[in-house]
Amino acid sequence: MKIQELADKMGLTIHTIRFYEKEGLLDDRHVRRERNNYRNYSDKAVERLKLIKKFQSIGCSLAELKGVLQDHDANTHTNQQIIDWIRSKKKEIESKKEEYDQILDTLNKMLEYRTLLMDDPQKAQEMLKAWHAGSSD
Amino acid sequence: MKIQELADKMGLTIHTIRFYEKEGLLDDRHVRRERNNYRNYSDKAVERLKLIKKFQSIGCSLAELKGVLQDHDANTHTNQQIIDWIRSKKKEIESKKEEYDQILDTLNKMLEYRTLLMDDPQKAQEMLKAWHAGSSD
DNA sequence: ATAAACTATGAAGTGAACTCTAGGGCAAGC
DNA sequence: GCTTGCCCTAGAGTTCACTTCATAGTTTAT
Repeated sequence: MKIQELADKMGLTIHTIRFYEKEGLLDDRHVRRERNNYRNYSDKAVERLKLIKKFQSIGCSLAELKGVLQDHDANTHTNQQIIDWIRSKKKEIESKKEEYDQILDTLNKMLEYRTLLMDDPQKAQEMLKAWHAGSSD
Repeated sequence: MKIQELADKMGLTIHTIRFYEKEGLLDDRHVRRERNNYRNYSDKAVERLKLIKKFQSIGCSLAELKGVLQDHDANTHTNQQIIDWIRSKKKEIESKKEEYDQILDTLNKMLEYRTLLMDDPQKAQEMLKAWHAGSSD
């Protein structure tokens, strides 16, 4: 499979694929060279890129991913270590979600205030005062 | 108030504050110069930085923020426009949250599989097969 | 008086994950 | 055999939000 074909199949650009290779996320199980020096990708490349996408989607940086994949290839870790890793990753994501919840809280308050401002400016004023008094804002 | 004092008060570095000024987020209501060319910050600077932090915390880039603050200063927008903006911002954040939910789903499945692998490798194998059959993975 | 601690400037550096460019080599159709 | 359209490389550019640096002037403490 040539690079553009793989790119289309995976929804990536050819630049990204070459970039991943340069970063050491693909090796000769995934890419070989033809006589003309064109890259020729195996089906394992597709699997690899899917794996990369999956790990990326669970919030891994490419650097972290590189470690994970190397260990994955080398079968370095015990099941318990993997479980621990998943748990810590979960915590990471959960705290990010909490951040977003706080953002939503703020936006909701803003919305409430603005909506009230259209219906009952008086009450909106009161709300603003209560807000200023109550929080660190 | 000199720059270090403001920085301490706001939990920012002096570099960041100067950077914000350079980016046009502060103007002469917030900073003036003394005879020695040192910056002198008013209380409005504190308010401004709080506002910046708030908007940043609701997921605004500095560029977006700049627009928001300029409009805020100029009183450009109607209440309805602001409400619309908040609504679109909410959607943005909500979709980010959904992404994280999907990530958590994946992590939970991974965890389930790995846990099962310790207790009952047979069943774990079945689970893996079911997974491969059922989803696009 | 001198050193330490603060202030100023403009410019360059950081890191992540691409993205694009220049300058060239192959391949397939007409 | 010429054009079009892939492919190659090395390296520079992009975005964001800072951060660091080099250099220099000012204020404060001893």
